[in-house]
Amino acid sequence: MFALVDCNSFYASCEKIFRPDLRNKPIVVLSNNDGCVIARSAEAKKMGIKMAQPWYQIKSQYLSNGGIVFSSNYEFYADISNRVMNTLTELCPEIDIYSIDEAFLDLRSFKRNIDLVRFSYDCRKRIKKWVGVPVSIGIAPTRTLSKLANKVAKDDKRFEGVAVFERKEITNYLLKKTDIADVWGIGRKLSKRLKEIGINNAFELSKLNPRLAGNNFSVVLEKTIRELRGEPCINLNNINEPKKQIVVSRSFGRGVTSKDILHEAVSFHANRAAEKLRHEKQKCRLITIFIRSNRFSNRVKQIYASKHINLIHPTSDSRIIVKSANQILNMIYREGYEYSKAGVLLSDFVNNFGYQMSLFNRAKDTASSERLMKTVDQIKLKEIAKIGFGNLGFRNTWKMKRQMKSKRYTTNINEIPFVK
DNA sequence: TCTGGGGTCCTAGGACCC
DNA sequence: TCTGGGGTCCTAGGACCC
Repeated sequence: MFALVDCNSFYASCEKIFRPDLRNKPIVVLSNNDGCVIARSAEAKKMGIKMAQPWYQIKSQYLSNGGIVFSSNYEFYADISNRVMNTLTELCPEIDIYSIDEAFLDLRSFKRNIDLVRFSYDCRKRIKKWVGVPVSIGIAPTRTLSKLANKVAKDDKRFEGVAVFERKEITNYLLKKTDIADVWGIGRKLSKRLKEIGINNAFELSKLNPRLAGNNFSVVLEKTIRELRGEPCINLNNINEPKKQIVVSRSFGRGVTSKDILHEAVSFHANRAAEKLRHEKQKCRLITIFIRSNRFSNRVKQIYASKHINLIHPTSDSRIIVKSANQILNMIYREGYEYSKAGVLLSDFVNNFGYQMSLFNRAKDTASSERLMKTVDQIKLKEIAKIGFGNLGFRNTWKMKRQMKSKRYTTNINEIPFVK
């Protein structure tokens, strides 16, 4: 059996932890740039606020109805997430952290006669008490089914946050009530194609021949079908697997036409990407840059430009990464367009230890680069000074809006909560 | 005026090899 | 006029996820 533990309205629940005055208030949390809604408390959902809805469309009505809004505060959410995951790890060491707010527990090593419902309620209670966020738990023979069980636990009040799919009849009954678009792994395209051939709910999907479906669609669908039938075949097991790519990208606060400002943004993202890369203890061989116009706008001429370069030898040196990023920008920039987003993507990683050096790469240079980068990272970490490479600029015209951010209650000593 | 950001995995097709 | 067959590796792009 597998359990999926998922925090309810995670970001919104985080915002409530240190604000008891918000207990029963509608709360939404916005994406970067205060662009659209990415989390809603139960009260906000009741008001009809939709996921990913653009903020400007609902702002005035939502606020006049007493709604509360926050810009996203990832430093805070990441810290709360760690606390949730640490608590879970104590309860079940076989854990796959799947995203910031959910984790799979592999219960196959548990004793056979353990009361899973009881275990789940204990889990829930402990996380609520120790960390302060509510979670829902779904348990089933496969990960895909545990996802569905979790959804039932969340949506159907009778389950009180815990659903265990054990009996076949109950599972089938619920599968029949589940639209295929709600099945993990079935997205927009697949659900459209499946509905065209008359497959509408999860039960019908589970009755398809897995191998045939695999040949006609993809192995992903084949695995999903097998999982719906109770045969575990999706393995995560990526607990300590290193990342394969690092992306840093942002939309600008407003449209940008100036090449200079694009250079600032690209330098800024490249700096950040290099930091993340060093934090992962990896080096990259491939740097990709992209710039694009606002794809929602029919006012501006559309453009998407991207290009990558291979490095002669792997690096995590900010100077090289920033310089290469700006070289690419020079190659892809075209005048006469209004850009709304830029991004830096690092990939093709090698481990810091034991990789092939190029013929012309001198060990001495590598050592001095690593010392310099280490120093830079320390200066930043200890907030001794602001430091970075390339033309980072002072204008900040492209930086994002984030006007309603809460405090870093748990990670900054100057912002800890006060009790008066 | 204002529509997120960061990931993974799979596949088709090209390049290349014998 | 007639121009093989089978394999690997790599990459860009699509689909999906939260």
